[in-house]
Amino acid sequence: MRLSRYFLPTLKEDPKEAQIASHRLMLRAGMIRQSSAGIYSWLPMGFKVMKKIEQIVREEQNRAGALEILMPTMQPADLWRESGRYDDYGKEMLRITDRHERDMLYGPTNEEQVTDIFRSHVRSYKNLPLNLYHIQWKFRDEVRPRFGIMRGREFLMKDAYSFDLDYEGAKTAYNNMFVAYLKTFSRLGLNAIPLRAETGPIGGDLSHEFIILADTGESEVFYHKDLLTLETPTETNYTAEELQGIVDKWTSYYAAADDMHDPANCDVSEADLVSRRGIEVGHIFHFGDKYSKAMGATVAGPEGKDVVVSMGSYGIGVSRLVGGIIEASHDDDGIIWPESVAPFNVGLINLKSGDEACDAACEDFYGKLTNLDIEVLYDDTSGRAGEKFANMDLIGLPWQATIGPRGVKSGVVEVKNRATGEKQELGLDDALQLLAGRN
RNA sequence: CGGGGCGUAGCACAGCCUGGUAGUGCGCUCGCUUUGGGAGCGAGAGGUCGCAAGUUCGAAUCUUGCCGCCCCGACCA
Repeated sequence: MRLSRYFLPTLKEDPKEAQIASHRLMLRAGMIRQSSAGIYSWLPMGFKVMKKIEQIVREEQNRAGALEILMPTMQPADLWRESGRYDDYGKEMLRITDRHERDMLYGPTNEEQVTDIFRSHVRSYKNLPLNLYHIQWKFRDEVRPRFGIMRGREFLMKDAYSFDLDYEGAKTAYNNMFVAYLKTFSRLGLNAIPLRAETGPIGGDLSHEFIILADTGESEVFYHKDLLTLETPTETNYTAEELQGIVDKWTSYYAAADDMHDPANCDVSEADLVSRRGIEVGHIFHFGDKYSKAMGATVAGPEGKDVVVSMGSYGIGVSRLVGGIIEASHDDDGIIWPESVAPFNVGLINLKSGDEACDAACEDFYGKLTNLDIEVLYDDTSGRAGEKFANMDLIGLPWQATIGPRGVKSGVVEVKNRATGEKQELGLDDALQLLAGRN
C-alpha cells in the first residue's frame, strides 16, 4: 500500500480527551474516529488490526471445535422475558420499540438468543457436545464510557456458548475453551493470566478472567512469578484428561485480582508474589442450567428421558484487544505492534521522493517485498525525513526499511526493528531476506 | 447516578472578567529555498464562536434554558 493512496489521518498533537496511552495513540495514529460517547468508527488501519485480531480468535475457536454462527444485534424482548433478564438488566440494556410497538433491544449479550436456537433444533444427547460462537457487535449503555475503545458502549466480542449433557461434559468444554484462550492470547503476542473470578450466586470454581498486564490496567492483580514462565499449549486435539491437566497446571499458581486477593490467605512468599495492573480481555464461565432450565433447552438423554443441558459462555473482547495490545506494547514514540496483528509488516520510507534513483530503488524494493507476500506500507509522500520517521514510529509497524540518496549510492537499505530500536544497514538482498524471514 | 470541568478553524488553545468588524501555533493549499529524526520565507483557504431564547444600538463576551463531550467516584468485556 502506498501511503499517498492510503487514508491515514495521523495527528501530531494529542487530542485532549484522550487520557490513556491506547486512546491517545489510536486517535493520533488515525485508527478510529469518535462518533459519540463510547461509539467509534474504525478507519482503515484500525479496522485492519481489529480484523487480524478477529481472525486469530476465529481460527483458535475453530481449532477448538467451536462452530461459527452469527446472531443478530437486535433481539426481541420476549426472549429476555423468558429468562427473567429483561427486568433484571437495568439501564445498561438499550431498549428500542419498533414501528409496531414491539419491544426490542440491542443485544448486550446472547445467552437467550443462542439457547433459543439450541432448543428449537437440538433434540438428542447424540448431538452433544456442541459449542456455537459468534463474533458480533454488542451494545451496553454504560453510564460513563471511557478510555476510548477500551470501554466503549458499542464493542465487538467473540462469544462462544457450550452445550453438554452433564457437568462433566460441561467441564471439559470449559477446559477446552480455557486452553484455546491460552493459545489465542499467545498468538496475539500477549502474556495473559487466568484469574479465578467471582462466580456469583451459581457458585463453583468454573469462572476465569483472562487479563493482560499493562501499567494502565483497570485493576490490580497478584500472581506467582512463575506463572509467566509456563509454556503455552500448542497441540490441537487434547483429550479431556490432557485438557484438565493443562488447566490444573495453569491454575495451580496463585493469581487473583484485588477484589479476590486476600493477603492473609495467600500462601505465596513475598519474593515470589508479583503485583501489577491488568486489563480483562476474556472471561469464561460455566453457568449450568440457568438459561436452559428457564427456557426449556432439553435433549433426550441415553435413557430416553429429557435432560436439561449444561451450558457455559466464553467471551473475548475483540475491539477491546486492539486497545489492550497497545496498552501492553507502546513507548513514548508510539505503538509497537506484535507481528501477528500489525496492520503492515514493513514500513518502507522513501527519504527523497521525487529523486529518480531513490524512487527507482524504493519501487524495486516495494515490488520485491510485495511479491513475497509481505504487507508493506510504502511512504512515497514528499514529506521530510523527520516527519516520516516520527510517523512510522507512531503507527508502530514492526519493521522500517529506509531508502535515501545516501544508501542508494552504496546499495544499502537501513532496516530498523521498531520494538528494539536496533538499526542495521544491509544490502537490498540481505534486507529482503531478513524481512521475509520475519514474515 | 453523585461530584467537577469544558464546548471558539482538522488539532491544541487565546480572546470572555471590563460587550464594539474573530485571533495564535500546528496541520492544509500554492510558490521559492531547504532536505537522514516533526524546516525557513512569502501568499492563501478554512469558523452559524455547541444550540435556542433573552438583555442591549451592538453579544464569542452578560442572563436563562437545552444539547454535547471530558475527568473523579460507584459499575462493567
